[in-house]
Amino acid sequence: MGMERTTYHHGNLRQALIEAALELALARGPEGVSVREAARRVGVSPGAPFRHFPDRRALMTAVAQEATERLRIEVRHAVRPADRSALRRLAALGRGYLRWAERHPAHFRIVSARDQIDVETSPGLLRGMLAGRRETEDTVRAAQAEGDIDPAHDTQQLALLARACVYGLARMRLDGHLPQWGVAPGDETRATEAALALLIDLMARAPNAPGQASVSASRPRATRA
Amino acid sequence: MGMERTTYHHGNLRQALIEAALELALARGPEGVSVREAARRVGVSPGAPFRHFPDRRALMTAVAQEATERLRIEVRHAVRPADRSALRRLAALGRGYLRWAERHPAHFRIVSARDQIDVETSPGLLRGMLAGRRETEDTVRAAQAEGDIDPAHDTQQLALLARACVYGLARMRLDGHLPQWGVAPGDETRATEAALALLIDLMARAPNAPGQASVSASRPRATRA
DNA sequence: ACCTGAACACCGTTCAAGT
DNA sequence: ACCTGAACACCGTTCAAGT
Repeated sequence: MGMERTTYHHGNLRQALIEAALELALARGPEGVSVREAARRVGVSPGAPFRHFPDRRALMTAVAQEATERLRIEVRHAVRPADRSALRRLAALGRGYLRWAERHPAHFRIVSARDQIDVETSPGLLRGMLAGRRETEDTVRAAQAEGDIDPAHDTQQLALLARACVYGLARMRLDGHLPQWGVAPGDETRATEAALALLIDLMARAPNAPGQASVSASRPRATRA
Repeated sequence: MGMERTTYHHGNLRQALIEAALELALARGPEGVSVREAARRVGVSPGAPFRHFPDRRALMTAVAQEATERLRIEVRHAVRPADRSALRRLAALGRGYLRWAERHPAHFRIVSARDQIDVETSPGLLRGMLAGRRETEDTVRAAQAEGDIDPAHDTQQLALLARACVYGLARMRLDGHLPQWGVAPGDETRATEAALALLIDLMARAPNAPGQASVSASRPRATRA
């Protein structure tokens, strides 16, 4: 009887709604989330959520922010073991992203569902996304400094290219494009990671100024699959 | 009085509905399309569309097929002027795709809206997508044969990588990710095409077996932006 | 054969009224 | 301050009945 959760209904509806929505997104995809159903699951009337979120988009945006935070944590874990060279960290960064998208498709989808969320209105979301970019760019720059990537290339452009590849691979997998690109069922993880390794490999080859013997020594064996 | 369009209502509802839905998608995005509204615009009762499409997804899939056909036409146009070398054709292919996505965001979104369409049930859609893959792979293979891309790399993997980059760039632009990646407003076209050019440039560098002097001669000046 | 129009079970959102 | 519950204007989908 001594339950302390119930100011009026049960403390903070806001967080409960975010969690309910996240569960719904997990079960039926982002567009399967309905405010009414989230309210129902949390035991509250259909109008109640609108006291905490101006509209459905705001709820979805809050869910996306939570998902982004979990992404950052998971990707950071993937990178740690491979910090011998910046180029390898870059590869690990990409693999971490791919694996997160694979393991949490609902989170990935909601984070990239431009039509369901409002990135601009969420400082937390923006911060998380900028952190991802900063980490990528810093790693690319370090790899250039270490001589593994041609310093003549623009760092920002390399980072954008890397992200586009990884994001594209993750989306192609999720959007079911891979079968049409010759990837056998069950082979998606290997194929997408091989494509990423190929990109890293291409980035590592042929610096503009020849004579950097250290490059091939630290070049990862990327296309071993 | 002598109008010949009206077997019962006006000939073929099916095509009229597809066009109405396409217009709706253009105006309010794929998920802004409602079967009822399409029926209304075409002057027919809410239940009528279900005589031609089993459900909303089927209508959206038909719209996606129409959009894919237009994509193929537009991309083919982009390629023709640049057929001097296979590597340049590959770049043109990518640019054509990017430009199509830029000019017809609604078409691009509906074609890649896995949650709104059913690719497997549409032979026409599947055919269009496979044609896109075949063209990419053939061009990569030709570039390898011409010595512009290292023949040691797997053709399918190169093609997948190229598509992932281009698809990823197009989606990042549409999903509003570019501002967070250091791309100034108005600079999206230049930035995405530069990233694509960078990829082509990376692909063109450093064949495994050295001593192919012809390579640098036919290598496009990719990163001139 | 093809369409109507009413019906059903849902939505998001608003707003008076309650506590 | 926060929630209820009825209301409004929408959905997708079904199905008898019409032509």
